[in-house]
Amino acid sequence: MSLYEELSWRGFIKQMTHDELRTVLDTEPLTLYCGFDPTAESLHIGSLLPILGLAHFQRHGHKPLALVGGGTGLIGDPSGKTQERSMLTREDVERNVAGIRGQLERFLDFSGDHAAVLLNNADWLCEIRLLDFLRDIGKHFSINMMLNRDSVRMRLEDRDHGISYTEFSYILLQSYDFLYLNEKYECRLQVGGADQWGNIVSGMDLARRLRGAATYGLTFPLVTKSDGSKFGKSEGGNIWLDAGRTSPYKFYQFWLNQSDADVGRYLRYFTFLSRDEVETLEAQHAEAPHKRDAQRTLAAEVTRLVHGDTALANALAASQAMFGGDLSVLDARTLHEIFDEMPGAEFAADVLHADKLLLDALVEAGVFASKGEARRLTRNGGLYVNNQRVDSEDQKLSDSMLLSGNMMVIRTGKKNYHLLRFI
RNA sequence: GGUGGGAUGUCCGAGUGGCUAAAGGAGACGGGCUGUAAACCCGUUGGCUAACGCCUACGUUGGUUCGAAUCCAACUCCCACCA
Repeated sequence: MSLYEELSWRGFIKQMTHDELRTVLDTEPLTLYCGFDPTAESLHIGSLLPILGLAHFQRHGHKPLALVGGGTGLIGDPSGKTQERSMLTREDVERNVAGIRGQLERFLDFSGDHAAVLLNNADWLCEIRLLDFLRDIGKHFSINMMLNRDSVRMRLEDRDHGISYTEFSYILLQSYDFLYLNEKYECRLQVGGADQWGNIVSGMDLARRLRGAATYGLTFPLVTKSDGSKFGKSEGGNIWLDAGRTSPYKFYQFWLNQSDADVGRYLRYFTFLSRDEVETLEAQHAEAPHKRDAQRTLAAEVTRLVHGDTALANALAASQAMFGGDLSVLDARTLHEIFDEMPGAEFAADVLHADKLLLDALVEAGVFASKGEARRLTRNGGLYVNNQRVDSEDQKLSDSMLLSGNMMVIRTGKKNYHLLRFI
């Protein structure tokens, strides 16, 4: 299957600057680039689509440049933002760049004859002199055109937020990146999220004017959910690629809980499964949706891709234990492994004999914010100790509630766990 | 600079002297159904209390009153129109 066919059936193509790109992709090896904003120390799953996009290109013989915006991150891209962003300090950006580099390394191959290259635009942007830049680059940008860009116009019309000169200038920097990469790496294609169209086109324009370069641009779609809510958020917030921010268990659960209407699309976007495999899964899923084979596969594949086999195995074991029911059959080590990533608290063992109320202990442990909340939830039948519902607010702590001698698994609602240890 | 309007709980929004911890909606959380889904149904949604109740809350600070989110004054911020 050609790269164009591959990207196309997977739904990776939102817009292309040239239709001829369809054939170009399959006839000549290209160097292409995609940028990642260092807005946090970790990428989140919103960046997964462009990352996998780069990986598909590489698998078909193209050379990907993964660019971390250590320079542009100091300015802030106004694209798609409704208000001015608070500026990150240099230290923040450097730390974020380091974190993101490490993550990108997982997905691309840095050896071979079309090895990926990891770049940081701070390396060249920080060297530029203002007057040179204004004369050489700024001269090619028309304010009239820039004012017409959606991202700028939206902000100009909104008198509450406005846009600063700093962010207004952003597009010049990203355009310069493309020019630079075209010159140094013969980069001829820039890809990115749907919101990057304006920046991409603008960079191509600059490369054409200054170097006479013929270049291409391609954007990926915005990942949407069928119910209209925002993709990539769960109860707690963002789903991060960093295991320290979003545990592999939570990560696995996030994918497992995707709706029927979306799962087929996500299998195409976020896994490397072949067309046959995806279509077979979809057929099975249509047949027996309650089995959720499509979701299970999606969750397993993406978790393995991002966190590796071991983490996946643990996430699976934890999922089984937590939704399987009986916790008393598990040994201490398994309990520790599974609940290690859950929030927890420790108590001295003698509180078990001090006639202490369970609810008081849970407030102390941070499971509940107040005793009122604890009572409320208990009344509604939402509190479980070791997966057994607690039906009295007056329940006292006792050692009959312990698992493996010193642990207690607290569950609130359907799937929020805390582990208490008594030592 | 002038004139008018506004600031209420997580958000939106009603309330213009006691019946208001504050209608209604959204969101969130819990329960039920189910497939750890969607839809739907039920419940909860300031703190302490087993409960009576007490405390804290309606932009800020004072005042009037037996009693104020509600009336008055000053201040802060926002919005609209005019210059």
